[in-house]
Amino acid sequence: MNSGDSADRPVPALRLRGFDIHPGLIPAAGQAAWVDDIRAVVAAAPLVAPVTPGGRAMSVRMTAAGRLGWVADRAGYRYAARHPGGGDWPPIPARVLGLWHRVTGLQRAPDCCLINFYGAGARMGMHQDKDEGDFTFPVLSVSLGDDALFRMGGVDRTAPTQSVWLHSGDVVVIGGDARLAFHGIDRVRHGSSALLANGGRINLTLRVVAQ
DNA sequence: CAGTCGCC
DNA sequence: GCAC
Repeated sequence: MNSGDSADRPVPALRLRGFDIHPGLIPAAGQAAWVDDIRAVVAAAPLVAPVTPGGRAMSVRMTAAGRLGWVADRAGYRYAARHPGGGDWPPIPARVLGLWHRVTGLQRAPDCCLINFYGAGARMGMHQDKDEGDFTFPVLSVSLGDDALFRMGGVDRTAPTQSVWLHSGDVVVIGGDARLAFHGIDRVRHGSSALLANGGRINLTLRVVAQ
């Protein structure tokens, strides 16, 4: 794991290999604008608690922006061109796309900006991101709001894991050998950040789906 | 009924 | 590890 570049200077050409954390890449003073962007997306495409094929509702609530959104229901996990309630996903906000291009150095735009909202008690079990059609592109993750305990493992479910607290403004790149590694969120310190009036954590994940 | 973005 |  590489420690991040300073928030004050632009990220140099990213080595698209492995797992990189960029602590505080989004300055605190700029985070409210990100929240405004996300609120606009959520107004058009409401958060939903997806139901897994096993029939249980996930504790995280989700929506998406972009050409495709990730959805789950009794039928399975997949990318879909429409919100479960109907209608296209809103476009990915320009400032989000800007971060993607700056951090990844890629020309290719992401197909999906998944928006995960962690309210009190929400968690995300260990899983792999493997519904995309091309694993050569990295996944970019942006944390906003409450602190979260992120756990990263290996490509095998039984591989050893390491945990790290993510804070508002942190950006994580999961690419290369880490692209198919198991990862999850063990817990969130509800109310640890003042960014959202009622607490909670927003996680954006940007992906090329190539589907 | 195997595999799991679930839970205990 | 289980149970959906």
